[in-house]
Amino acid sequence: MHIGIKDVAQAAQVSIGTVSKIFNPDPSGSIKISAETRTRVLAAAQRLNYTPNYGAKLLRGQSTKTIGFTAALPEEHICSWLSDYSSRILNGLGEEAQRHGYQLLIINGRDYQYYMDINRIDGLVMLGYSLDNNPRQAEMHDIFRRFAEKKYPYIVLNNSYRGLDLPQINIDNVRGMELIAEHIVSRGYRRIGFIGEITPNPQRHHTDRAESLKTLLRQYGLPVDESLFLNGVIPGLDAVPRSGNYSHRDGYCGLEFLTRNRRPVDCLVCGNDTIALGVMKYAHEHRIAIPGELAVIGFDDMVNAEYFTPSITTVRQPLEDFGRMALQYLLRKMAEPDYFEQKLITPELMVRESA
Amino acid sequence: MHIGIKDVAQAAQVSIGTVSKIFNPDPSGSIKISAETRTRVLAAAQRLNYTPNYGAKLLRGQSTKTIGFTAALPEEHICSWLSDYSSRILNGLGEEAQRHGYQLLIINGRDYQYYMDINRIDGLVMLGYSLDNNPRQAEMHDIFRRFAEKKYPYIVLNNSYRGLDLPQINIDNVRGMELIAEHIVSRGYRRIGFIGEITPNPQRHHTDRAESLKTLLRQYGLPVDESLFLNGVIPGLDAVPRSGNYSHRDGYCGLEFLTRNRRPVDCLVCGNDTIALGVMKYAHEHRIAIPGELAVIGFDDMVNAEYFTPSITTVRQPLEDFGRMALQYLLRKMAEPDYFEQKLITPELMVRESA
DNA sequence: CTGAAAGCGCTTACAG
DNA sequence: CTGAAAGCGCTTACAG
Repeated sequence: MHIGIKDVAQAAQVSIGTVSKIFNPDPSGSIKISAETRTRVLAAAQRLNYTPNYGAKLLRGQSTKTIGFTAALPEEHICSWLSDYSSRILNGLGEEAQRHGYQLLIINGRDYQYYMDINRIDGLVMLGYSLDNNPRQAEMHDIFRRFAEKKYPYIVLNNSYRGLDLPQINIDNVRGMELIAEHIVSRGYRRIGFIGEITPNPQRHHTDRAESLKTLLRQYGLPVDESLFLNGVIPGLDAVPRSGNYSHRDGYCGLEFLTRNRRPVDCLVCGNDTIALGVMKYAHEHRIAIPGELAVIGFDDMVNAEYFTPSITTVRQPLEDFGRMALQYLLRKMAEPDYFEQKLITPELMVRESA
Repeated sequence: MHIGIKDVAQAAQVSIGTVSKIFNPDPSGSIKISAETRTRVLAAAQRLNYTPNYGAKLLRGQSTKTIGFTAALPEEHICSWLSDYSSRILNGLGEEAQRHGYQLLIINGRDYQYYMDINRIDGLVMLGYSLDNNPRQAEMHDIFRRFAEKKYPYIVLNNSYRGLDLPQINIDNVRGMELIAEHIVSRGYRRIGFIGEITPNPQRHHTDRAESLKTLLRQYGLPVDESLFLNGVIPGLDAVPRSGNYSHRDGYCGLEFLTRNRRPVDCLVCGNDTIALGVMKYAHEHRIAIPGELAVIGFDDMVNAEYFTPSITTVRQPLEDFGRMALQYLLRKMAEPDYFEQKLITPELMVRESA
């Protein structure tokens, strides 16, 4: 049914080995095929519309030309949830992959754990949630240990696992917070708050950002009121469940909490732009003027950040570049199995209307 | 190097055929394996960490358990560009795929044309741009003709190709425009405009929506001023290049054009929400109050549509459902090669602040 | 420069 | 209930 190498060989009156050699020019150039044979075979292949069978190539141990992508969510999620954040990464990754003849497999569930074992993917990009304090942490450690042993090409984006040295690309959160702190100083805000994730197990980067911000504010001689930093468990404030648009709700509930408890704030720094959106929603509903009464600063520079009203002042992550660099890392790792790298990416402050 | 079926067979002291039978329980149930053998083999497989080789399975003609997804952009684009629009579809598609043991391959470039031929994917979801008036139209027709001949499982989302009857799922644009027209009547807007794509080759759905709207307004006895309908080539207005955030620019340039040419409008219906965002940007910059001076209506209900200021009144497309239905169609088509379906999905009006 | 043949890791009639 | 063997479509030493 499928036109195979045999059909081409027969049509061109050569052996299947010859057809194979023509379709797989060896890099060393030691295998030679006469020009006539080559054109005859190529013509036959063209006429028969021959395309090599993917499975057979894989079985022979060839590259799948496929890169896996997974969000590696904690256990209660089974899907790779794509947001505009992951889209930006995927667009960069996809563009670079295309340039090198690779395609992207979006892996849902936990199958990513063994797809390199069975040759289904050549490499893996992991975008994951922090597993600090998470029951699955031990399991993740085992996975990473195995990946390292087998020298698999994989890379972790914007994440880190306590106690493990992983190949990764991360945004420089400290530098991001420096940019924010400088902006705060230049605008003269005094009472600074932070809203990350209002849940017992916030993602690592929110915690990192909150801590950096405190340190920097102190360095700049600004007062730090811990009661204005909402991340993790907050006494008197119910945890926001991690389902649906929870980031928006973190922001909304966070500002509501500060307002109701009469804790005045000049400027709210948010763990990401979606949280900022929730803050702005509450402010809009309660006629709190931004930035007049309250300045809001986000993180990420999400799609459309400049189209909100007010447009969001935020720290831009070059996520498309993350995708491109991830692919380049994987390619290099495939060529040099002992290669290892951890990159820290410098972010940029996008000053807009909200602060 | 790779633990194969042979290793398991040896460890469990059985033949490889037996191992295979245990791992591939036949649906008819006619092949029986004793309980002891089964547990012994399973234990051995577990101990050795056996996972069947993907390539070998494929070679045996088995399903790849992979669904392709492509944006099938016109020739100047080579990548599947993922936006929040495609993310919504992919999330529904991915969730349903996961439930049925499938993964998603994001196909960049034109390789989607032959991936079903080589068994790299079992089915294909195509999200594409209208190719009316496009040089590649003939080529696309050939592709679809071949797909139909081979009874391949594929489906086209929110698109149509003139002169071809394709398996597809489309939003009911006429119904969407009816909802909008009814809303316009109830709010009493009189001077109605439309902004789609300001380019010689606008996508089909913008044209469809513009035409439906005109027809409906006339039915409702409202005046229709053609000079307020901006879609396609507009005399006196330069085409907006199709690169980057062009939709935003269509909206921005569109309202700018109407304003400068003193063509007053009550209500602007936009071909999608991103265009509405561009309109709102211009209005914000020029202190045109929305909805006070100008009502704005979008289409799609994009991610965060309710978080813009004002929140966007729009027609919601259940894109996650499009993804789920697409997968269900493909599954059915795989089981029944002669199955064919075209679905029209009923949209919903989301009344918010902008109109 | 070209061909014959082994073998990649599986599944599946077929035989027992 | 279990096994021996053919074969899926390729690539790759090896021989000529």
